[in-house]
Amino acid sequence: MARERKFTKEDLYQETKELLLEVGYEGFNFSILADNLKVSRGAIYKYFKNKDHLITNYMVYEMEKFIEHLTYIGTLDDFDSQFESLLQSILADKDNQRIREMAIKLPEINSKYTEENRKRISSLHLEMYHSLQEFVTKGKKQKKFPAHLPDSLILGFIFNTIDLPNHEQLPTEEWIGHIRFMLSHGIVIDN
Amino acid sequence: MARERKFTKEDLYQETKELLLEVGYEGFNFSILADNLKVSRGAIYKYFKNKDHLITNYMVYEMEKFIEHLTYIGTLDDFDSQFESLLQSILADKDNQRIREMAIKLPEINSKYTEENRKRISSLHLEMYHSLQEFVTKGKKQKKFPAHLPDSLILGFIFNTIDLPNHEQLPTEEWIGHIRFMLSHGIVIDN
DNA sequence: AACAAAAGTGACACAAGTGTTACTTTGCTA
DNA sequence: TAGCAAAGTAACACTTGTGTCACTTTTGTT
Repeated sequence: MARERKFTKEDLYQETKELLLEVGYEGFNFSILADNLKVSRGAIYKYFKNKDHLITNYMVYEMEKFIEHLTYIGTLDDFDSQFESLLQSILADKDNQRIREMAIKLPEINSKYTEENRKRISSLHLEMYHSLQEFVTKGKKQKKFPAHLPDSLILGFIFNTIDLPNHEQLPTEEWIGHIRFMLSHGIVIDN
Repeated sequence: MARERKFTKEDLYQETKELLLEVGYEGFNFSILADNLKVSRGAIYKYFKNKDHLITNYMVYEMEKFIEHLTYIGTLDDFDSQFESLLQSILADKDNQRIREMAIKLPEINSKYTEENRKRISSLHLEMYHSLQEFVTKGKKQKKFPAHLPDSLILGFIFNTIDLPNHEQLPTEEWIGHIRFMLSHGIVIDN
């Protein structure tokens, strides 16, 4: 019925992700995106109304994937495998974590095309948070996490620490060992 | 000899800082800057060749202030007061910390006007790092930090943890207590 | 072969940011 | 008070990004 597409939605999302990480939200535009996809700018407008529409759509997609994974983690029954699985998945894809962070602090856009996506992102963010909070609550109940620390702080601490850049290019195993150590014991030695 | 200036270099830097934090490097431009200073765009060109020239100049200024402070911390003789002082100063001005992070991963600019500043920023960054590394070394010698962790990781961990956002708006004292706890002991309870 | 329908293109008009310059304003000073 | 020098302005030409639309291309269907 129609001619073959030169790029799939996944191509579009993949390129969007790379550009967002490279040049940031403000630096992103349809010209470089079209160039990278080797397609004319106009073609992209066939699928998305504008840059905000595309980006918010992509972010919804990205967050839904993560929530799916969190749901899977939720089905693991013991806390230790949950923690392990969470560590692994965030370490395995720090880029996605950075995208999710961008999604949370998206600049204000007042457009009829993005309103729906923005609402969805807010709601997905809440869903993500609740899922993670459940995990923390479980950890506190099993006396794995200190009960006196606020949940949000424990979560922030975990995500932040996992996201530390490996500037010295240590071998992955060693790196993960260090991250695990700091998460578990901090860095100050008691006397 | 000349007419009175409508804005000082400090006004310019202050506004630049706020805008950088608000809209990021890519979103920053001379139009909004001029508007915020209630001055015409052309006036700013009297002092800086372009946005990169201004931003890199401002960053040099910001980093020099911080290094001055690090030097002061270096003069404190016992490790605990050094640590305390470092915590306090970063907690007191997270915004400056974010600016310094931006300075480190500045996008490539190939302009004759910014080259000098970029070199200076690199060199200041190195200076900052060495100063902090000395502090870590001292901590390791005094058995305050685990010797098996790389210096860069210890520093990254400290800066990252201090920079956790206080989303729940906890009172400062309580907040600092929690940060200190996590830095010291991590969050996993040993059995 | 003729066509329908979706995909893609390129040009246009417009908006926003950049850098320069001729000009005006202000305040000191000779 | 004449005049100079620095500060500031506003308009111009240019570049880059935005959104649209008439048009062409490709491919399956009748």
